[in-house]
Amino acid sequence: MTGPTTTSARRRGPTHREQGRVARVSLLIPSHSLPPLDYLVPGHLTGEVRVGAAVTVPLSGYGRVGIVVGFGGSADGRALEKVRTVVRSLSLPSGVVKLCGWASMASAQPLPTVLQVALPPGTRLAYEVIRPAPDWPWKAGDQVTRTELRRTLGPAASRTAEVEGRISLSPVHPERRMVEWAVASGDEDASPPQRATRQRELLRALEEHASGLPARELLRMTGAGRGPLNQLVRRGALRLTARPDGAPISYTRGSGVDLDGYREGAERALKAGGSWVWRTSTDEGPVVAAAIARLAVRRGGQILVLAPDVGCVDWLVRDLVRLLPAGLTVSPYHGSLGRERATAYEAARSGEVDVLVGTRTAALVPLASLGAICVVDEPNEDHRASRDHKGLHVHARELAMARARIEGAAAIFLSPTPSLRLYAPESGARRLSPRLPVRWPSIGVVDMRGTGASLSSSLIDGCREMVRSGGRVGVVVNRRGLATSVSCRHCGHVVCCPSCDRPLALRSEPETDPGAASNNGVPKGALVCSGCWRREKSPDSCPACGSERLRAVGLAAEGVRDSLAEALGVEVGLVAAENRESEGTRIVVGTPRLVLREGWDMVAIPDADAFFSGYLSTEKGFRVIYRAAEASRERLLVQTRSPGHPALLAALRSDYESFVATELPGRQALGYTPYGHVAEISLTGPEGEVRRAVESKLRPALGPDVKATEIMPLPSGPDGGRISWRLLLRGRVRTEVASAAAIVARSAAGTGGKLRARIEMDPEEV
DNA sequence: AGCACGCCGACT
DNA sequence: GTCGGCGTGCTC
Repeated sequence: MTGPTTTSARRRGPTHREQGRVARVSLLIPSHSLPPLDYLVPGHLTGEVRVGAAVTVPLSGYGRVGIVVGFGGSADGRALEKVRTVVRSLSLPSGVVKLCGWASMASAQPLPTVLQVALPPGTRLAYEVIRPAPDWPWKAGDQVTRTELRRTLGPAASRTAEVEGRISLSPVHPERRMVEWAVASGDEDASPPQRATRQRELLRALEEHASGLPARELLRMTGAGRGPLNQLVRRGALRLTARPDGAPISYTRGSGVDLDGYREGAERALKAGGSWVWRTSTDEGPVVAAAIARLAVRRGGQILVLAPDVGCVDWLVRDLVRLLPAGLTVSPYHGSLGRERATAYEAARSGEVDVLVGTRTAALVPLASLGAICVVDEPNEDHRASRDHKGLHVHARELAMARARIEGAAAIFLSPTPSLRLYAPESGARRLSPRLPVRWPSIGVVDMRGTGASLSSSLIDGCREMVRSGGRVGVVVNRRGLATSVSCRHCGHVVCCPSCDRPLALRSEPETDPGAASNNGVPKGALVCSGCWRREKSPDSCPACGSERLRAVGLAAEGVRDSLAEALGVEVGLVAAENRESEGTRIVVGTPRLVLREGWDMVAIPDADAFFSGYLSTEKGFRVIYRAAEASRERLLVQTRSPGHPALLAALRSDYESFVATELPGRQALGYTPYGHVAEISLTGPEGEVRRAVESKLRPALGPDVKATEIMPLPSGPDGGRISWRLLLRGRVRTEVASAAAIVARSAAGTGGKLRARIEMDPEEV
């Protein structure tokens, strides 16, 4: 980012101040190549221009908006342009700017991109007409878009108009229709006399809604007029407030009694500040978050609760409203909030909201007085994943740690099985005493070595027993579709993807009968490559030896569902990403993320090994098995061909510590986070451009402590057909790895779209 | 020689 | 994002 400029500005002392300060401005232009630029601060703005101030400045003659990220700047004596205006509504606290700077470095994303995420959502820029020229079609106060202005006046006249101060770049905030809300004050003394029936009706209607009701809605419900309402206001029994239409803010309505069990831990973390890992069970997550929230608010701060996805955010909001003592405000914050998001942002910034619950974007929202950050389900990779290109490529864990450090708050990470990168002592996160339940299901391990079958009699009998006694069974499978591969019974050949050579998985064709078998036992369906998503027609005979004795092998959701339904003679439900059928049945098969969302009497895992092999890490496998045990009330049954696998056994014993003890040394040896950092660079474009970016720009710039792999061609990217390439950078120091990765990103940005680069810092699996 | 067009770096 | 410089290649 920018250098340590505040000190140098101070050193220059009063002489420099007399000349006017130099502000370093990061311009909000989606460009990789533009570093922060220096501008003179005119005397009348010195008071307002601080780090975080949003300013308008000229660039190539045109006005642009930028954020002040520092002071001082280059001393090369060039004539600097002046800061034109300060835009208060877009200004950020300096702490948030620091955080954005850190996030930009850590993710190798351009600073303006990150700053954009921290700015009020939904704001658009327009020119406000200040002093119109006589021949202009606009009057003073009008809002004119940049394109409209250029179309009418032409580029030269537009620039002159801006320089002369006839127009000024200013943000247009999304329209917020205000609606009148009635909220009961809860003041007993203010209750109306017995005979004032209308007033009493109004209050009774409000009792059900602690967070209040729109006044119009209240009057409609009760049939009362404006008179009784005003009477109540005069008495002080209720107050009327203007709230933005569709405000997402809720008022809590619990008692807080359930939260005392977690007080001690929360107190310890909040008093000391810094980062804390707290091993608490998944189900208790909301209660722990609530306990931390209550304490943070008591200590006069706000709390930020970060959840991995939108569904989880909404669910947490509901729980917090139910659990927290009445009188606190809770608001969600995430991308799919639409217009309400701007409202939540303002409420958080002004301090109106006590608890802001959101996805990782919320980690950059300015808060009036941040006391604590609570990250729920810390190891979940959805805390980072951003399929969309414009999202933040930083895990919420990292943002929370950085923000807590910058703002002097406490960051608390919840999970029964924290990520190794966080739990490693070197991460700097301290540990609170685990609060895990004693309940653990009885464990059954079926050794599948030497068996051809995919479902053991133990598993089938177990399911049958459970169903007979009225219980429900969740069956957890790694893959969707009918089977993980198709092989030849005669020669053993496995049908593989022609472009990337990975085994092709069998999916049921939507148009054919799912699970329908052809005469010779080969299931009908489409073959799909798990690596490059290529689709192939299912062959009638073995591509290697021509035999027609093909069979589907490997456990996948639909295949397991069909086999179980047949073996048990009952309907079996299916929950996979896109595909949900009869979810309410006694037995449901699906992927862990969907099946393990709820509790079951028994959980069965027909192929536990699948979670430890392939592209899935030991860590993920451990977590799936552990979560499966958490989710089963009575019994957990796993089938495996490696019954001695240490991580599997540790998970089944609920022994997180021994899992950590065996895994950390390897992690350290390989230099994975927190012992080192990796940048995964994916490039899409012609080979020449890739080589130019990597060999002539990146490699010469590499320091001695960052190592780059060769460029590996990827079979074919997800963006159909175009050739992708990949390389990894490794080093001990994060900034060194990230800035090397940023060289490639900038280089790709300079090719005008010929080369596209995607940087992933410290991906979970490489 | 004169001009259109596209690439590339500067802009503070 | 916007501009202008410069090189390439085509035309008068």
